[in-house]
Amino acid sequence: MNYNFNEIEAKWQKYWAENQTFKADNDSEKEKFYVLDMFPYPSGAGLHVGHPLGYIASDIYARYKRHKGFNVLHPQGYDSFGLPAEQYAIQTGQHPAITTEANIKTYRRQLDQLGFSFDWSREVRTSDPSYYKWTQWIFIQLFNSWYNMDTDKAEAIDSLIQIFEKEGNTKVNAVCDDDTPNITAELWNAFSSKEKQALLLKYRLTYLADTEVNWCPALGTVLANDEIVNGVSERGGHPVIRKKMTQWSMRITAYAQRLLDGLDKIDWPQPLKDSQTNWIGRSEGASVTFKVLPPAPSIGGGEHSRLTGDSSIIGVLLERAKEMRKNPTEAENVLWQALRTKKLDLKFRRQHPIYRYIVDFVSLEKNLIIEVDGKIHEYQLDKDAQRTLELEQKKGFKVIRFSNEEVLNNLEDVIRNIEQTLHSLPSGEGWGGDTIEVFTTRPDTIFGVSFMTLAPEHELVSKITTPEQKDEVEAYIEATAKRSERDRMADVKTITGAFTGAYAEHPFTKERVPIWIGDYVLAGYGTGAVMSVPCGDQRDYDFAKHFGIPIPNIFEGVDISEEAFADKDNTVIANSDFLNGLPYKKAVKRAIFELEKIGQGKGKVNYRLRDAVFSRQRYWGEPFPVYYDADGMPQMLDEKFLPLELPEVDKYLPTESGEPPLGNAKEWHWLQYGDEGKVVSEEEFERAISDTEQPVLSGVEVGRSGEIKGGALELNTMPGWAGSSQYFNRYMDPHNDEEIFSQEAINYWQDVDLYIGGSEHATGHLLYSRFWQKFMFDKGWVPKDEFAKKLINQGMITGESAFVNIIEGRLRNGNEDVSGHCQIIVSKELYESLENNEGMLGQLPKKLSSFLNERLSYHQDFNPDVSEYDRYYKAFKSTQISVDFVNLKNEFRFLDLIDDPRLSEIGSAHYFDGDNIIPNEKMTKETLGKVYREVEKMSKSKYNVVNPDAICEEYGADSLRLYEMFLGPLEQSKPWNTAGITGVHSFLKKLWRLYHSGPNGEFYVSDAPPKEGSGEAFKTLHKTIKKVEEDIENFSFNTSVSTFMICVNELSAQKCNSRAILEPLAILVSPYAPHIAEELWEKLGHTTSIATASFPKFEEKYLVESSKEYPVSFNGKMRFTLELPMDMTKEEIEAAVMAHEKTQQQLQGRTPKKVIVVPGKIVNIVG
RNA sequence: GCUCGAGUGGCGGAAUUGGUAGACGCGCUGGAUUCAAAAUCCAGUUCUUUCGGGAGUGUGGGUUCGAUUCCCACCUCGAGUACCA
Repeated sequence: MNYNFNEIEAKWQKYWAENQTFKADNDSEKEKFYVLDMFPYPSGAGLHVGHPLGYIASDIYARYKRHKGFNVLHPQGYDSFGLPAEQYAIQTGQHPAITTEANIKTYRRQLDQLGFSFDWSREVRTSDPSYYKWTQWIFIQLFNSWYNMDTDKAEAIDSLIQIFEKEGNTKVNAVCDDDTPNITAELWNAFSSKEKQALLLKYRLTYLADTEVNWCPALGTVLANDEIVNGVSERGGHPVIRKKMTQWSMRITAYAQRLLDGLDKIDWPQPLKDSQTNWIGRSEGASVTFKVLPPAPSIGGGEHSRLTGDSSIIGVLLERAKEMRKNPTEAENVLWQALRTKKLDLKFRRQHPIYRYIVDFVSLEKNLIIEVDGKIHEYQLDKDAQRTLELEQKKGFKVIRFSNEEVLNNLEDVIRNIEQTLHSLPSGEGWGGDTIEVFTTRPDTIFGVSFMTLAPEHELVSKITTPEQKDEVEAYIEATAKRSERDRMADVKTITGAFTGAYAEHPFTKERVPIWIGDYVLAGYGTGAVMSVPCGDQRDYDFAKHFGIPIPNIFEGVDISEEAFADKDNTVIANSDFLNGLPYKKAVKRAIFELEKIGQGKGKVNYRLRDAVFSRQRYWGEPFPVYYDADGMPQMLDEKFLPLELPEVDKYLPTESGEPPLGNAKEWHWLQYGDEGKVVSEEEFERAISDTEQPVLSGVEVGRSGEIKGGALELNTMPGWAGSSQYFNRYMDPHNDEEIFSQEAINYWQDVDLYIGGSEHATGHLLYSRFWQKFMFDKGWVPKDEFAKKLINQGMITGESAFVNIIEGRLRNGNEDVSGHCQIIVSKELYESLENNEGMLGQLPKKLSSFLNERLSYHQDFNPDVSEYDRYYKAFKSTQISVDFVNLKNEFRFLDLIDDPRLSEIGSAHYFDGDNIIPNEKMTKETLGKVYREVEKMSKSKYNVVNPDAICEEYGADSLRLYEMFLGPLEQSKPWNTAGITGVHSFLKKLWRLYHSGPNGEFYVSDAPPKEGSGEAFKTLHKTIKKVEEDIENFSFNTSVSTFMICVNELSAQKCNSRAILEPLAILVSPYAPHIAEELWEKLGHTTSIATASFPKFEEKYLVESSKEYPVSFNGKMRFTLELPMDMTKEEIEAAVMAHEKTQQQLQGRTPKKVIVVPGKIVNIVG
């Protein structure tokens, strides 16, 4: 009976599906084991042979663990939201859901045909509303949480509100936005609901914020950095500008330290951990505050030289301010007199321009603004709130408001209130000017500071720039704004910058330090400002050299005339007052101590990690469960209304006004009465809120008892990583509609034991998932704060692209250069032996040159306009020839290529086989040419994709599985070579034959034990058990395939047909080649699946040897072997070896200096 | 530039705590079988050689009785990252 793999594989795939063989039970006495593959995106191209590599490995492990008696969870599903389906929708109008569904079908068919032991009853899809319901739910939980640094975990936002109500926000140790103002409890309690919401957004773990993005107006979308080339969009070449957009962000930075610390607890590949460490980018140092010196009186001068107003409209503002000062309201006048006389020890200015506004009263020293609101303000509460928000958030002022009545009737209370507020503001030791905060990892070099550099975007730049420097600075800012971030990064060498004209004061020496701007300082890192120490930092050094800034040396015995000295280990500080003579570490400590003493700095840890932008201007993603209320503040939908389903749209492009695609939805407003809520059109929403009649919702009349809520729904959708950041937990209880997962399920399965996937997810999915897991852990919903104990990155399988080399005859006349329509395919060797890739025909081998000469002259005869042209040749490499045209011997049929428009020229070329030229017109269908291979990434665009379907058809899934493992170590990248699969395929045939030793190849096993004298069979078996078990535990799957081959080769040689050997062997093979194993298992008489048969037990006794073939080495080189009994002593072995004739022959009469004998291992003779 | 990883036959790769380098497979060569082909089986296959042997794991050095394995320096390739103060 032949090994009919197609039949066998179809049979068992059907059996597994019908019997739900791999369905995992949430309630089991067995120990759990969770094996997971990284969530696949079902792409339209389907699988190529590189994709299943990780799935095969994880499947082998999962099957092995089942044999070992574990309850194995091995689920699979689809990360089915994503860009390709949306791009396709934009091009064709086909709904992404339809594309996705079709792709999943192909994907599933391909997975099924490989015989994976997935529990498909647990399948999830991120684009399925019943799944993204829980993605939205987590978003809401994050929104309702803040990070308490004292307890070092996320807590409910309610607890923060309670703190605010009691003591304001000055004492709470929370992670929040940098520009969060200080407030007192009184102020908090006096806040409008909108102001409260605005403040809370600065604390929530997911929040709305203005983020700078690359906006392409022509395409109507935000572009990622790698979609921009030379400042224009990669596609279409449209201009791109830096733009602030309001986006949802995730406060992952709150978890920076824990994400770093957690890496020590998990068994993940070191390179992956390294890139996460690098990405988080922790650096220890100090934050130092520099005071900005007021401009010298000779320059500028006067009250308004400090431009607190927006410079572009300052003229208008000053005009209006004068006007208003002349006509104060009564309340303003009263308060002004009070402020002047009440001795608050503070200078106030009245009707002063700040930013785009004129404020009633301001203390520039304390950054406090006092506003007195007249009647008119009651009608413009919104605008006032906006103004307060801008002044507080963007400009760092504290704003307090009083009504006219309060001032006129209750002046004492108002003054007390002002006093209290002043008290809560940072003192600044009476310093009235601006300060620049910098972060440095080298506080020990503080005496080497000779200038400061701000990022051009730094908000202080416009404020401190002197009128003299204004033009230069503005020109510079404009120039840098035009360059994309990527350009700035790519062009590191060009040194650019501008002097602001302003000076800061050195905290210790009190000397003037000039303030520059330069784009080598990144706005996004640290504070966007640095203290520049040219002697200790190469970038500062280059900048100083370029602009002629002094470079003071503060290192003992170091020459800095050529370059900066950045070595920490050999540092001894000099010329630095109290730091003189100290080494690096001590100097750092001392510097921080001194800075703290004068209140101008403290030790600080800084992270490179940024909060993650969570909004995408896309259609095919999870909608945010968010609407915007009348105040424009975001509100979460109540959990009971989830999922908020993705609306239908007519087109998937941004709207004409530049809104994301969801802006096209006709119904995308939230309307809620009490417990009833619904997505409605804007018109219906407007009608409902203005309608005083009995409301009707969902066709049912509802009472007006509930409050009316709602507003426009969020138009952005969530990014690709949203759906994949908790899917591994959802698999534990995937159909639960009440909770994201039950506590029983999560407490049984706990975490992923083995996670396999590509390394491209190192800083995306794998970092965000860890973040969400820690959040879930903080909230007590999951028992582990790391979701995957062990992770393996499978290597890439590269493709072997096929090329030919071509010599083309050409005709040239001056600048004119035309094809001679004559190409010859030649071997790579010949191509490489050519001295030039272009030249006179005479430089070619005779046969080629005369052939080309003949053809070209023929061509010229028929084309008189080129008859006078010179003949020459060009030699080049072809584009990739689709590997589908190439057979296993690297041959292709010329005439096959003619129909492929991309390759038709090669199809009609001539062929030089090394001896003779075969002219194209003499070729038959069978004429073959040879290609050569080059390893490249396997991809459609390189025409080197090998489809697993064809392999399964020809060799079977078991062969494919074995071969993918056999190629090499799992983690390494390795080239695919289809020719090699015959090796594992014939192994399977040999294995099959081992069980079919009956007449005419009938199935036959003997129940008798292996023949006497051939304990060999047991030895072979147990050797194999031992090795295979070790290999699987070590994820060394390639070596166990070799072991199987050796085992079957040995058993075949022994003509073994004993059940005692062949039955355990079937189980050993089963994780790797499950179909053939099931078939043999059934033939052995079993009625249940082999899947849970217990793994054979290794017994040492079969491996005990009585003798050893000793390698005998001379000076470490093995010269011959000698078989000796195992029980010999060292001395006996030495005697036996020395007595051997070959030993004497090697020594040639010399006496050995030393003889090393390691019993059971080796003998080495020295001398 | 920095970080990490890797260099072994014609090719993929093996060698588990330092102990017979090249397992296993592909390819290639020769043979058997066949009318022939496919398939299958057998033998050989690191290089070199005066057929005794000698050399050999990117290069150079070191530790050791013994190094693909450990240490130092360098070269090459790959991956990630990039003005991070």
